[in-house]
Amino acid sequence: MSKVNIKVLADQLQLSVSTISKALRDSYEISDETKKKVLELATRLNYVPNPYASSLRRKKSKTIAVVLPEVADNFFSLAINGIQSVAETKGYHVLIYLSHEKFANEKTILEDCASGRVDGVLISISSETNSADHINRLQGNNIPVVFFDREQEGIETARVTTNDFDCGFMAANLLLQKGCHKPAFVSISESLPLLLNRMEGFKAALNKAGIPETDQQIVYCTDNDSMYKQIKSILQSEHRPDGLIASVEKIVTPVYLACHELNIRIPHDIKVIAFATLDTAPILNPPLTTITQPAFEIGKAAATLLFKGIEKSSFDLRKEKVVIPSVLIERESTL
Amino acid sequence: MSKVNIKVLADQLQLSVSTISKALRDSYEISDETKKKVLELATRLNYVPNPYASSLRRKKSKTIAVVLPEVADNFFSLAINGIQSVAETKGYHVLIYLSHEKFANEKTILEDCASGRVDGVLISISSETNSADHINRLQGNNIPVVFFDREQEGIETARVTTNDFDCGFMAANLLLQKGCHKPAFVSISESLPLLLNRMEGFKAALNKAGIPETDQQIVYCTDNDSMYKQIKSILQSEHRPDGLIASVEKIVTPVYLACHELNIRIPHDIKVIAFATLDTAPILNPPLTTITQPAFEIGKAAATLLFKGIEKSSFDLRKEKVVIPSVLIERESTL
DNA sequence: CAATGGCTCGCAACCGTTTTCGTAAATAAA
DNA sequence: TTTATTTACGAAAACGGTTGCGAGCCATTG
Repeated sequence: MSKVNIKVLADQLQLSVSTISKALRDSYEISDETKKKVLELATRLNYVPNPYASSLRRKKSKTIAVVLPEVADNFFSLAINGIQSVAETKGYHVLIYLSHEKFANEKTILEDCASGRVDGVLISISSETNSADHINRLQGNNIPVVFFDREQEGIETARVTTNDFDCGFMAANLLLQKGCHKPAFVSISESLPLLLNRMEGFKAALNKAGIPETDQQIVYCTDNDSMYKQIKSILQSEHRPDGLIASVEKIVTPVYLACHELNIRIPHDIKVIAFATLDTAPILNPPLTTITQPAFEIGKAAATLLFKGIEKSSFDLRKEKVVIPSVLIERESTL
Repeated sequence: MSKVNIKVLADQLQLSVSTISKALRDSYEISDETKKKVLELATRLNYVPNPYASSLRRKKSKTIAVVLPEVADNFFSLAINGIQSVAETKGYHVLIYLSHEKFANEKTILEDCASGRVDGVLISISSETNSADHINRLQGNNIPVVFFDREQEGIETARVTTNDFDCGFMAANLLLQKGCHKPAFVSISESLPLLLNRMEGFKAALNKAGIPETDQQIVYCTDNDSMYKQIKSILQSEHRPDGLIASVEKIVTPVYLACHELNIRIPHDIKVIAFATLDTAPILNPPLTTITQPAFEIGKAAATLLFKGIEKSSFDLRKEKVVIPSVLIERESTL
């Protein structure tokens, strides 16, 4: 902890503490001459103001929280970059919390956020979350909340997402168009709106094409560890799908590995398309058709919105909804 | 900001502020009966202590900073997970800063860290950094610093790295063993110790094998945007390498793409090995031989060390040095 | 010359918690 | 009963900045 504080400066310059403070904040009450002297001494002594004292008095922390389910996914890495890029320009600090997909963790984290530690919260909810109380409480404490990527229904606040339904639709359509008759949708949660939206899009496309419900396979791989095994068993089942949509990035590797092991050829025997931001997609074997989320942009937009809510309390976040479309990039896995 | 503070509790219970504070901290001075009443009211009113007031008074923030060059890389995602996992158990908060590989940014960030905002700093230095003053200043302020992954010479503090020299050596050896005569090492910085170590290992192996300096190609792709073009020109040069070591993960995709475009077959025409934590490595075309850094473990070890330094000032961080070995996984790209 | 007003600066309260120290009451020891 | 000792709590001073207000000083104006 730095031992040079405002009082030290004041003593050395024979000025009062308040004068120093005002000089440092460039107040009009202080003469240019004094300001210069203060600044000079401050930099010479390496003075750095104590953020906690300041936050306590001003009731602003200049800090935001980012609550994520995990950062293993490429998507969140990029989103963090986007968030950070705007936080930087605003002079804000960024606290990162991980819920590990657990509702209980998420709740604890948000309780802490209600303490005044942060001025706002960006959150992508855990797959377990189905309540909204913990989030409403934040709002009750006048702490703006913005959802990004994964949203939660039943809460009135800003959200930044991508066009998940449309992309689910597009993905399914592509498979159909390429000749698939029994496409499968592989999901990891039965409750996450994000996945439900993608799935609804998938089903809508199949319905439109007149494919009976019985041939509309929705498969859940809820467990991270046994994902490979689960996928293998899907691929070995008697009604093996001839097309597959990986609803999230981490499904891709197990799928490719399982196909390889089972001698199922992509795209000949099964066509694959994935929701992913993998930059290795073009060099996979075969190159993977992806629906790429604009992760960086989503993070950036969410942060921008949050700061609007923080900076002007008149700004009503509750009605804000930004949708940034993903892009479908066709590659050989759906040839 | 929560409006219910200690004073509110005190008024409601007809007790003094200090009694409440002590009760909440479970002090022996307070009777069990009173404690229970206080606790009950606190939870009923959703009281959350103001962290800034507490930090100000106690002179510790229960927060650490993690300073990274960028999070686009998979390595840092995993490292953050490792760090977070131990911070969580210790009840610490994690601030993330990005230097974007710029020394100036890094300096600014560390100056801020000297304010008492954090109790310790984990840092992976930017590729531009070649000075140590800004880090020494932190130490001067009694803020423990631990390097991870990327270290900086000339500073006495703890560091957690992987065995970069050995891995460079191993990588080169593997290429030689597989029949390469003109292996190239692709780097992104001429100053980062991490990359220098890997390169030195590379050179050592080649020297040992009696390969003349002229056939020891070290190539630098310093610019992120033109990487693809640079790599292509390497592959088109007259002394085209027959083996290639990607010193960092982000080199992989451009290399594969360039080879594909130029009809250079991996591993037939050129063997490729990469320092990477990509989990898509086994499904690339061809599957990529990697040297995988134990990113999670490095983050975890670094954080553990940092907390040792934070919690007991008697613990001397300066001599600590942890090396967690990477693992070489052979795949078809070096067949 | 007195009054007015603009410039600078200092005083002191305040932000919410922690912690030292003092003290009254209750209990134990003498 | 008197004297220690413990128990349970309160008063007040920190922690380091911020900020409203008052005050002294000089210059301008009527």
